Amino acid sequence: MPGKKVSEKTIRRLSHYARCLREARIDGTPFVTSKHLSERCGISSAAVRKDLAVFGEFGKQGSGYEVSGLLENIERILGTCDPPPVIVIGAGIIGSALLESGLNGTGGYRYLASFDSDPKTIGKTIAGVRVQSLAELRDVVSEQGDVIAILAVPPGEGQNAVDNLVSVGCISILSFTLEPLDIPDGVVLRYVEVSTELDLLTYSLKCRDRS
Amino acid sequence: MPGKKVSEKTIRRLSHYARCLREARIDGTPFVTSKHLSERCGISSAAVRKDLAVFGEFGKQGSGYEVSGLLENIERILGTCDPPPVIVIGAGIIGSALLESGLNGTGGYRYLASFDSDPKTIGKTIAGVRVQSLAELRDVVSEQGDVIAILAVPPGEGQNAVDNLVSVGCISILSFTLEPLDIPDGVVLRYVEVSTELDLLTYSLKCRDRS
DNA sequence: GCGTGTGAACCTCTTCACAGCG
DNA sequence: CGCTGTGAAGAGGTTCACACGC
Repeated sequence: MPGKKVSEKTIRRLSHYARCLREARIDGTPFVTSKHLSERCGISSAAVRKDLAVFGEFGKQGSGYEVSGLLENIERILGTCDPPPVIVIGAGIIGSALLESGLNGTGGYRYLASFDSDPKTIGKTIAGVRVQSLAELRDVVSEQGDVIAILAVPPGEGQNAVDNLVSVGCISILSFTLEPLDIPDGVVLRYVEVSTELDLLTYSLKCRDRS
Repeated sequence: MPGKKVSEKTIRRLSHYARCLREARIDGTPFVTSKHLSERCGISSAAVRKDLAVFGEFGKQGSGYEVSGLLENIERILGTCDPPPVIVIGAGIIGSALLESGLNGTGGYRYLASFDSDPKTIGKTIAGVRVQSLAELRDVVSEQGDVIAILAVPPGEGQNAVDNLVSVGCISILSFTLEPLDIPDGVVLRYVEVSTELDLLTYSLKCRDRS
C-alpha cells in the first residue's frame, strides 16, 4: 500500500478538489459530479474520476460524490486532516507578509513560529507569531515533530538556511528564494518562483504577438 | 515558425537555464555544458539539449554552449530581453510585499503601477510605485500595450478584478488568490498557490511516515 | 437515464545511445 | 577525445468509450 506511485499532478489536483469541496460544503451542496469538479478545476471529467479512483471508490453511480465524505477522504489521503504546523524562516518583507496574510482558507494550516538572524527583528511579534533566533530552531522542530518550513530569506542566504533546517531534522521546505538549493535525499523541497511565472507569461505574450 | 508547439515544461526550464546563465555570466564563465545546466537545474543533460535544440543549434561540439550567446538567445525566445511592465492589482499585504521586495534578480522586470479599490490606500506610494484607483486602470494599460498583471486582491474579489483586467485589454495575469477564475479565450492566467504547495509537502510527509 | 470506474488507445515527455563535428 | 544534436525506445499521463450500478 505505501508503495503506490501516485504522480505529483494527481496530488496537486486532489488539493484543488479539496478546495472546491470546501466551497461546496459551505454552500450546502450535498453531491458533486466529476463534471462539476472538472469544470471548476479546468480539466476533464475523466481525469477527475481517474484521480479519485486511484485511492478508492468514493462515488455513487447516478448521483456522483458525496461532498463531505469525499472531502474527508481527500484530506485523509493528503494528510491535511491534521496538517503539520508551518514555520517561516526569514521575517523580512516576504516572510512578514506571509505571516500577516495568514493561512485562512488554506484548509487548516497555522503558523507555529518564525525565525530570523537579525537581532533587531528577533523578539518582535508579527501577526501573533513571535520571531525567534535561529538558535532556537532546533528546539522548536524537535519538539514539534513534522513541520513545514517556508523559506523567505534574502538572496544568497538560501543554502545556509536549508542546511540549517536539514540539520535540525526538517524535511519539508517551501522556498521563495530564486537560488537552486542542494538538499540530501529524503528532503522534499518545492519552489515558488514568481520570476519563472512571469517568464511564462512573457513568452505567451510573445507567441500571441507573432500570430 | 509561429505554430511550433512548445511545451510549458520546456519554457519553464528555459527560464531556469536563463537564471543559471546569468549567474555564470557574473562569474565570468565563458562556456557551460548541458551537464552543467542539468545539474544546476536538477534534470537530465539530455533534456537540456532537447530543450535547446527545439529552437536552434546553439552549442558547439566539444566545448558546450557559450554563456552570453545562449543567454541572449533564450531571452529572445522568452521575450525577456524586453520584458513587459508589471502592474499589481490589490495593494494589501501581499501586493505591498510584492512591490516592496521588488523584482531584482528576476531578469529585468519592473513594476509600472499598482491599483486598489480602497480610497484610503489610493494615492500612497509603495516602494516608489503609486497606488492608483481602478478607474485609471484602462488608461495605464491601453497606453502601455502589453502588461503583466499580478492579482493580489482579497478572497472573493478575484473574479471581479479579472473581469476588469480583461475588459481593459490585459491578457496576462498571475493570480495569488485561491479562487478558480474564469477567463475568456486568449487570456493567459497562472496561479501561485501556496496552499497547494503546502498540501503537496504534507502529502510527502504522510508518505514518509508510512514507509 | 445518469454518472462512476476502467481498460484501451492515444499522446506527450523523458531517457537512452550513438553518429557526427569541433 | 568531449560534447552536441537526434532518432528510437520507454515511461507516464490523458482522453475515449463503454460496461456496470444506482
